[in-house]
Amino acid sequence: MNKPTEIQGVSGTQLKLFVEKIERLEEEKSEVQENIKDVYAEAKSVGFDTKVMKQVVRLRKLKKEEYEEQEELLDIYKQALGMIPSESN
Amino acid sequence: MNKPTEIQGVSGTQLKLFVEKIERLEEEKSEVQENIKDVYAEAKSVGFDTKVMKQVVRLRKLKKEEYEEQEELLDIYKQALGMIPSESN
Amino acid sequence: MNKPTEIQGVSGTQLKLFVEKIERLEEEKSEVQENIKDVYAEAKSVGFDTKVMKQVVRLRKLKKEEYEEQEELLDIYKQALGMIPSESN
Amino acid sequence: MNKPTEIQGVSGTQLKLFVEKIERLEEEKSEVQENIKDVYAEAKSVGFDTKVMKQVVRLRKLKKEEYEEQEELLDIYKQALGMIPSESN
DNA sequence: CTGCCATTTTACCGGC
DNA sequence: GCCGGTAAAATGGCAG
Repeated sequence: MNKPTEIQGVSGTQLKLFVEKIERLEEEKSEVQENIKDVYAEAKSVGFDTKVMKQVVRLRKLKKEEYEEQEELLDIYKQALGMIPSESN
Repeated sequence: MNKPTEIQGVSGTQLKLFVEKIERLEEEKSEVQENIKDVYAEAKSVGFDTKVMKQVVRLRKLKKEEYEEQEELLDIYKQALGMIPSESN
Repeated sequence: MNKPTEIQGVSGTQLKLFVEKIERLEEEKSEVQENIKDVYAEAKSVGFDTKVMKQVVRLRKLKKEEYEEQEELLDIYKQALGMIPSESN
Repeated sequence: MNKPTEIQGVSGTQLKLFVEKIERLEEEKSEVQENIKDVYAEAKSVGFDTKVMKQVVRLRKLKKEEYEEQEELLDIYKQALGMIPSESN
């Protein structure tokens, strides 16, 4: 048999499933990335400066993260104060 | 009015739409990325070596790309030799 | 003294040596890059299509890389299967 | 003969020579690049911050270019004033 | 926490 | 001279 599905305790079949699933997900990711590119292209075509836009997006992301950190901290405080149940419950 | 929609010929409204669309797409992308991570984690949990898996995925991608480039190159050759019409025709 | 050689525990002299060495290497690199450009220019002058040539070069590189990755992957498999000692031994 | 050296007026032999020369040059370039990497690595190993170093290198390059532009301009003025002969002579 | 790898950004080069 | 695409550099994220 030249298509062994198990060698040294490694299931080729199972490995194949994992790899193919990953590849499908990476395909999806590429498509989304393409979409992002398209949006920038469209914005550019109506006169926006994509470089600046990218900076804007980055800044907003940073701010959002900051905000979320604060929210998270707030949750921790609330939990510590018994105002809300802890996640593990 | 503190929400001008046009400054220096730049439409804030339009820009906002673009930026928000990009942000939604990047959100999607992050989710897909998370899914990929999860698959690797699951594979690892049943005994696969993540490093090897990543290399397998990379290699397969490389092969696919090479194949596609071959095709592309072939087209260029054909065009160069006048065997097929160029794209602009 | 206006040429301190150590500030905040950082040796200016040593840093200078590193930076200058890097600059010399980057100079070399630029020269090689120039040479590459010249070869393309010469090829073009005798009728070759630069774009096609670049794709040929890229494809050949891709193949070489793929081959090398294959080898590398094979080693990893061998190691995983205990057929050869790991690098750290 | 399955190794034609000329198709549609394209000399395969000549093309091969060009491509191989380019590949040799790119090989050289890679080696130089490796050397640069090594220098950064060494600098890092003795405590320098490579990120900052890269910025330093970039700045110095900019300054050098600025300087050369000025020199060039100076030459143009000199030529205009008949102080030195023009390049085309 | 460090090194490695992928992604992203920047710079370059050729074509129009 | 500008724009598009391609290659290099820099940054950021992930695993170990």
